Amino acid sequence: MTDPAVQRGQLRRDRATIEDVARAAGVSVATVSRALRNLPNVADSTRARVESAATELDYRADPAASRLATGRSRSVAVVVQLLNGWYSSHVVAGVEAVCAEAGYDTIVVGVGPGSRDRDVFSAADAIHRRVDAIIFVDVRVSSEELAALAEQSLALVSVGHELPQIPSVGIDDIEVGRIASRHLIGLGHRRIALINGPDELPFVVPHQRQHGFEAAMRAAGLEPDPTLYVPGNFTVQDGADALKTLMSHDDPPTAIFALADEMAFGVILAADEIGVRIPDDVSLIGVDDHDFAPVVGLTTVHQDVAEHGARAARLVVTQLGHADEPVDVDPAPIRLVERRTTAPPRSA
Amino acid sequence: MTDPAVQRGQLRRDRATIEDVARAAGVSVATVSRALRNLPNVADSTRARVESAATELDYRADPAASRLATGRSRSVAVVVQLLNGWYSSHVVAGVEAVCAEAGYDTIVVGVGPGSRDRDVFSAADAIHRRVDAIIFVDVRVSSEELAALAEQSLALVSVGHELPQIPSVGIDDIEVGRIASRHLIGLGHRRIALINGPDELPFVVPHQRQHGFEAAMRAAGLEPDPTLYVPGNFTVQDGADALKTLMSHDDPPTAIFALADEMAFGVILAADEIGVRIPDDVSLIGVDDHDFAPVVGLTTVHQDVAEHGARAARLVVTQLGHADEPVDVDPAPIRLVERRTTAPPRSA
DNA sequence: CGACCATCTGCAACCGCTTACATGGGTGCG
DNA sequence: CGCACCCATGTAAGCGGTTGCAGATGGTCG
Repeated sequence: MTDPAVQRGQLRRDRATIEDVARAAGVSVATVSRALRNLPNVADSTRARVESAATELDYRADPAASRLATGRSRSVAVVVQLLNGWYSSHVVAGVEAVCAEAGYDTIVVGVGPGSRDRDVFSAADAIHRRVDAIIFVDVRVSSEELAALAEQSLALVSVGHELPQIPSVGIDDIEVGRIASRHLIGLGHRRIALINGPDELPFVVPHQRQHGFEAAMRAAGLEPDPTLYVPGNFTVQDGADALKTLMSHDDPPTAIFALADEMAFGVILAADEIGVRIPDDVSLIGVDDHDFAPVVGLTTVHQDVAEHGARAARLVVTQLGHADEPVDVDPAPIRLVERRTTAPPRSA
Repeated sequence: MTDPAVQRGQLRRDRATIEDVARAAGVSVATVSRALRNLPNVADSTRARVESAATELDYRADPAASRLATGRSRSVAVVVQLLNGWYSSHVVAGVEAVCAEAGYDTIVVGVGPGSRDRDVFSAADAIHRRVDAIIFVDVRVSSEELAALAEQSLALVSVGHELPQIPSVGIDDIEVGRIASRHLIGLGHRRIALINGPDELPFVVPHQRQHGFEAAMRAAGLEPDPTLYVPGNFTVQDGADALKTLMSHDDPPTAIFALADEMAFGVILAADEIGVRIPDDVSLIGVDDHDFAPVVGLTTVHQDVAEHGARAARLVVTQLGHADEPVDVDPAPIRLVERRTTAPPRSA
């Protein structure tokens, strides 16, 4: 296309090197290095001279060189299951914003189903020496894998659920379950259904929400009815199926707690289809405050997912010593958002 | 937390270096380097010996060192407006999959509204020397900026729309407009509304789709009615508003072509709200085949967005010389997906 | 006024890999 | 049998920074 010599990088645009700056400022490269990184023991006048020379030459340290010399790459990896899922993509956005601010690169790596069959471990392997930190979002990692990574002196953080030995950011999922349930109970509902997580695998997030649900029920003197629990996989379709199952129950619920908005959307769609009216016939609450939730008027428990990512990023940035403010490690805030899908039961 | 010495990296796990491998294999580091990168002029027996030594020691070349020595970083940047948008996140997923396969890191950088006020240029600046290629997704970049980047001998690709001087991947948006319109026309519709792109800025994608729409209309001997054009910003809310506007038209349309599924979703929701039945009262077609489209039964023009990302990635990987298969640069395939929101007009 | 010290700066040795060039042992051919 | 080549390998000079250590400078204190 263009000049082939340029293309193969031989004539790579002669970016100014630290030596050019040193020459221009009349000092040694060591001094330039110190001055530009604001290390102590550099005379103000010298620093000024160096800085102006650097500006003049539009100098920027070559990251590869610094990485090699310092052993720090100033970049963090975000390991994600579904790069294009609602949750993941919001987390990534949050991470990226903070990292960019702090001068870190954000490199994304997909694992597990959906992204070839790359498992976490081979991904971690690929990450070798490439990043200073890894943020796992909604990904299961074994203790051994974590230990192996920790040995490489990487900062590790988990987003979405806890992982052994490493800090994690997320919400209090038990509380999520409680809040949603209390809202329904407060409206007068007694028979409340749960559109749950997958049956098979013991994922912690759905499990905790269920736990919160049951706690709230019992606290109100109600006994949760397991025949009103329908498993789901967090997809819209699962929600739709779940509603049909539930409405054919002998003693159908008057309210449904879907563990995620996406499943709640499925409920709304199926309801329209089979002639069930929300909230008249049945109330519905979800979790997430998905972008579409306000659109369909879904009552839900809000969580700021991008903020999760941001916190995770702050956590690693701090841990890497480039900031010393303490980072909020409390569970991220959640709150009930009442919209149009919940109301008192008809009989009430 | 753990051993503080380990933490500050002083005791960094003694990863094997190329020298260790050389010693173990009884050859020089140069030979190791050649052998491991499958360069010619290495005896098979030697290569085998080196490889087994490398495996034995679990050796992996330090990327920083190679980057410094070769000037190639084996990573590509994806510059995106909204990291968490449906379109963008799918593109990123596609890019990541291909890059990972090819041994490239995918680093994401957000620009423009939503991601601080980082503009493309400062982003490009941050990218300095960090990547071998940049993939712009749905981002406007001036010729000057592109030129400046090209000078750094970066491979450049645009996804979503064309950018001056550089290859781009996307769909034939004129054809998109034609396909959607012809479907509606074929069903017998004569008054077709358009939920368009923003009024102000001359974005090329919506403009082309509109163009295709008008071409199809005229080809069928119909004259498009500009009073049936409603601007939108590709959000659900815009779609909802648009429907209300359209239904209060003196002579309302019998079909609506929404330039994006998200706006079509808004139409569906508003329809429910104001008692308009789809497709009985009005047919509706969108573009994208968004994840939710099948759920709501939306007829739409399908495009495989992740595939866009994948193609873009293949393009740069090829251009960087790590693959020589020619890459498909034709517009990506699109196809009509008929579902439940289109039908012949009532009067027909 | 000399010893001592705190600062500022330069020197040079890395960091771990790539690669141009040199070297030496075959091999083919005249 | 000798010479020219080719192929496999080694040597060492980078790539562009960082940093421990030493030297220089000027100021302070007894």
